[in-house]
Amino acid sequence: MKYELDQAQELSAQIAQAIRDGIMEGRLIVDQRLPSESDLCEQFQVSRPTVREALKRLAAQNLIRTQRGASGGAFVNRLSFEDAYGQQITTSTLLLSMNAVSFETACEARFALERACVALAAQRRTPDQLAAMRAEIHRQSQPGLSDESFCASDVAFHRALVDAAGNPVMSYQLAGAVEAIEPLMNMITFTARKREKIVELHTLIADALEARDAATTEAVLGQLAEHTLELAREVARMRSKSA
Amino acid sequence: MKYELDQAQELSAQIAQAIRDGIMEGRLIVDQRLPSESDLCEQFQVSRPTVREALKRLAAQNLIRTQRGASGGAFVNRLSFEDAYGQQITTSTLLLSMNAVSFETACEARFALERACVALAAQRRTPDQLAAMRAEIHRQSQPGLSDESFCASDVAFHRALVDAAGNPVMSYQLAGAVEAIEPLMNMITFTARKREKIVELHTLIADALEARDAATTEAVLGQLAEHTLELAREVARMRSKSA
DNA sequence: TTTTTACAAATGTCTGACAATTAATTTTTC
DNA sequence: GAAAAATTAATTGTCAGACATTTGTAAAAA
Repeated sequence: MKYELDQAQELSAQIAQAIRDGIMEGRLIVDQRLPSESDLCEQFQVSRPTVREALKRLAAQNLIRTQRGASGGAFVNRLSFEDAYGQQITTSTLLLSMNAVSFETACEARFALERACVALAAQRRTPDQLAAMRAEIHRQSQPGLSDESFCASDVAFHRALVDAAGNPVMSYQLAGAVEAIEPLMNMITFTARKREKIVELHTLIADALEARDAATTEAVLGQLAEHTLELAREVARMRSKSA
Repeated sequence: MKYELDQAQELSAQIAQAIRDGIMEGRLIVDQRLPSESDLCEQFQVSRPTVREALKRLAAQNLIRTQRGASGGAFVNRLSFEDAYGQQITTSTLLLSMNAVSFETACEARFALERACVALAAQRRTPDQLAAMRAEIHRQSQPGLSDESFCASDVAFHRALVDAAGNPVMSYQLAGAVEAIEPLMNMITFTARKREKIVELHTLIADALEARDAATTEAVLGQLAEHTLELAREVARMRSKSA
């Protein structure tokens, strides 16, 4: 392998990119061992700290893992769905908070995407997934629950709904949409009355899924979206009044 | 700020996590300057290379940017939609290729999510977006086009469809679903006849969107999904026969 | 044969230095 | 006095070399 490095970027970034390309193009395959750090130093004609900075960049993206010891080194990592979920959620959350994305926009995206799961979920939902949804519904109807816990349970309910579609790629794609909205939801205060309504709609969704009734599920989900937006508008009104 | 570091993980990973938490919890805000590397060395009681490895991890996630010079340093970066797209596509592509996700699963996810955009796209599509779609359709009907270019244009068409929903969060969430399937699509050979069919369906979609007809768009998208899956099945049959 | 020890290879970390870049400051020049 | 040029200081980027730590392997001892 021959490498040509440009002077424009930092060396560590270029080295990381060269290795990343190797992984994405399939020249480096899962569990393959990269050359040792000293070998990489020679190949790229740089010092060890520079090579290490490059490797740390890749480690941050879960593209490689390192092992110490005699037969250690850096290995191409199989990107697990679990790892990908985490990255997805981190990125989505920051994207929303740093770009001042409105609650309406985030909420619209979330419910639109969630609705895409409903048809599949109605076909494929397992008893376990239904049980998970009912468990969250039960939690949500506990009286002493804090707003934060209520939101967390809400997210868990919707995660279960998404998972019920039985398509891991969709679960991954939607992880961000569903989870990243939690910080925004946390700004809403849920009165007992509002919670009651949400729990009622959640119950209807679970019932419709149990009956494998996609149309009803979709309709109720639409109501839930409307209700959630209404809550947000109320908060906005309160804010503008007090200001 | 007081930091407690555990001995279990690498120091650079722990330091990166501590700073990442600060960003995600809002203690460090966009464009804020982090302490200089030497200051961080003192705060965390580690050497400069270790601090630098931590910073490179964060740079790999676009969470910080660094600037050399007198008033330089590391700054909290505003995660742009552009950056987030890139990360999303990288992660999705690797996730699919490394976990041997079947074409059926990826395709199902893609079309289901895309269908979620249709209602909004029918309302909001702009003339520019329609023009972009028609331009890709025109490219796809060129006779000399390679399979790779055809696939790339197909992806561009679907990106335009997603963008037509006018919701940047959805565009971001779907970037992975739409783009990551390209390597899988590249395994399919498109005969002239098959291309004709695809171009025909794309045209119907563009027409329906122009007419703001969500129902028709959705129906045609369903046909396109079915047609794409049929192509994949054909390839699978050929493979098993020749093997 | 089993256990222990020693060794070797690799990553993790540290120290100290120098290079390159950039903003601010000072000096020079007109 | 104002503008241009040179200097300085701060900061990141890179390098060299060393030692610590971990871990697999091989040799030695029981």
